Amino acid sequence: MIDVFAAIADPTRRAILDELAERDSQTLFEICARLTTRHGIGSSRQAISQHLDILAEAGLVRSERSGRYKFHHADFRPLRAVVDRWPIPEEGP
Amino acid sequence: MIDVFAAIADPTRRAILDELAERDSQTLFEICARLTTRHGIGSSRQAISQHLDILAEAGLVRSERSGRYKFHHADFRPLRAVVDRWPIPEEGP
DNA sequence: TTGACATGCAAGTGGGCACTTGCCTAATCT
DNA sequence: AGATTAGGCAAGTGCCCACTTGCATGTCAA
Repeated sequence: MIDVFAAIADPTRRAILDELAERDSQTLFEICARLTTRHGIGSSRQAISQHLDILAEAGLVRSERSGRYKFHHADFRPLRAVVDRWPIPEEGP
Repeated sequence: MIDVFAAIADPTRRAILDELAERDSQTLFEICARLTTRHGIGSSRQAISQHLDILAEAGLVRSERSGRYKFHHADFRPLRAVVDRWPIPEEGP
């Protein structure tokens, strides 16, 4: 099982989460395309696939196969491990 | 400037933040000792010092010199970058 | 059934990061 | 002053991780 903290340490993986937060349930190819056009990330399909595996191991992404497509969803609940660990001050001056 | 996400990716650095959250304003030697005895971390003084540098670059730790001592404080405000980035669900089933 | 499409698997490579090693500076104590 | 204590600097090492490369599997349309 992979660490949630380690999972969000990589900029590309954060961009994947950004993308899935904005538009849930995308395929690998969609994610690749939108990462390229909207986030300026030119990683290969295999690289993104490996990032999705890591995010899945951390519980941040879940996937379901449908025919030859595989749709990926983001699940941000594991991030509570980050929020609940330290006393983060409220917004203020 | 170092990434907040990368700063909290390392288990030893998270333990340092844990320790400073429990007892603020410690010196390097105190941190080393308490990491060893209470967190089971046997890293050297130099290693901890380098970790403190990284935490400082991320804005998570600030330090003030006083004579031959240097006291370190934790500042968890940069963690809002993590909290505010994605919609983290509330506690619940 | 053949070709195109979406994805999976696995070995190999390069660079960065955590850690060590060794020596040095500065402040306090006797 | 000399010894001790707290910390700093910098080069070197080993390992992990992101990424690539090449091929294999499975699905759908014509």
